[in-house]
Amino acid sequence: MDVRADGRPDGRLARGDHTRRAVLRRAVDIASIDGLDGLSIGRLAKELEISKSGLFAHFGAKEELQLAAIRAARRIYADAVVDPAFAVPPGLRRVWMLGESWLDYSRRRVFPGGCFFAKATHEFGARAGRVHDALAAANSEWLAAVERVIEDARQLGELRADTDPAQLAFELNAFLESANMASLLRADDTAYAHARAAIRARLTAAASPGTPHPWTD
Amino acid sequence: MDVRADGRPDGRLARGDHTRRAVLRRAVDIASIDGLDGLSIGRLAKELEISKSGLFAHFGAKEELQLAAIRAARRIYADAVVDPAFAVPPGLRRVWMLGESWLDYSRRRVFPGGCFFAKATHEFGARAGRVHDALAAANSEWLAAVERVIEDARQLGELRADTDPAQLAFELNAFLESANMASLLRADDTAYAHARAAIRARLTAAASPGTPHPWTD
DNA sequence: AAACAATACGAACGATCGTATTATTAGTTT
DNA sequence: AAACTAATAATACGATCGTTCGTATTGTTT
Repeated sequence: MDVRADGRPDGRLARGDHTRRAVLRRAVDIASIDGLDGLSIGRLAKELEISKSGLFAHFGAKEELQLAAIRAARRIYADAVVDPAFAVPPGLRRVWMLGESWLDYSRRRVFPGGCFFAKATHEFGARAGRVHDALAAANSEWLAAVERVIEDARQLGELRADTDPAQLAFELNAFLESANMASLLRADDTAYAHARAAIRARLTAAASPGTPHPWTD
Repeated sequence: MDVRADGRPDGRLARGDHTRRAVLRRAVDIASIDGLDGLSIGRLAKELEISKSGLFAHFGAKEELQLAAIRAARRIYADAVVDPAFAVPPGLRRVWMLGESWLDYSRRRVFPGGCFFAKATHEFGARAGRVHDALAAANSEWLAAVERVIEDARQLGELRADTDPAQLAFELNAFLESANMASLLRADDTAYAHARAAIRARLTAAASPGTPHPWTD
């Protein structure tokens, strides 16, 4: 964990934390476009107009910078995707909201290169090491959260009792990631429309009879 | 196109084509793990035990090597995924077979790093340039093929008349790619099982009443 | 004000990157 | 066998990579 991520007791940030934050905010943006490898220390320092060695000293190794960037991206992701869904009461509405906030997170380009994790996960998916493991853990954490939200809805009787949360989570996640990638390749919004339609149809099939639909269109 | 890809009139390969093929076969394997950028000319030459300059002369620029690798990967992909499906008569069976051969292509690790295109597409999705465009074209070509196979099945009456081929193609493709990525992150086969189940359920819903199911389990 | 730790910097390291130039080898054609 | 062409190699270039080191600057504490 980032020991000093919350600054000092008086609330202000130590000098080092300020730059560290600025570095990581820029780092995740760059990495979302050029990957965690394409993210070079020299380039990062030049864009931030600080010295390469000074920047490097904050992390001690490139791999540490990459791991810190993943943690920083996780926080941004939680804010943009998970929190809005948990602001809505549990049940089918929250399941639907999770998809909506995710699509919005991708479309709004919270990271300029689309979903940071879709990018980094593909980059390190076939490579062993700590970065791979951190990304695998983040992915498991995300999927578990989706499953949990689905299971809650099932317990509330809003999803059919025979719903398989892991199966449904896999499918919803597939629609989201696929829309993200398609939107990067082609400039139109049809992929987002496809994802929305797919989620709506799938949730309609999985919803218990009589459960009101959260979508308005 | 690769002008000399089929060798000379007598069928044998010219000397240069032989090495060019060996280079590209190795290049796509490396790129499927480390990406088209991680694919470096020096490393490639060392692994193949040829000179860096000799290898470089075949392509003239790294970007040309990357574009040639994409074309080479396209051929391998067509052989492994598309051809087996077209060996089966059109209709629902061919739609199903397309998914089966794709999952097999991913699971068999035709490329050691999983699907070459999933990897490369994420790598260049947010970058402009010829590599991005080539990958976008390959992706469009693939999705168009899937849509075509779906439309054929619809015309044959095996899929419901109100089936939207583009929508269904999006969903099936999402399941496939998502399974590929999940299998890279975690070592088990549950993602493939999820994808199969998702495809089966989706095709069951889309099939015209009375159409026999292609799957045997 | 003195002492101390945290932070940032400049310069340099060896390695590797993509690329260019020049030479040598091998294969084909005459 | 000689001449010619295509393919491969040898060498080197400037740029950039991640990293290390010594030093200066800054902020906090005494």
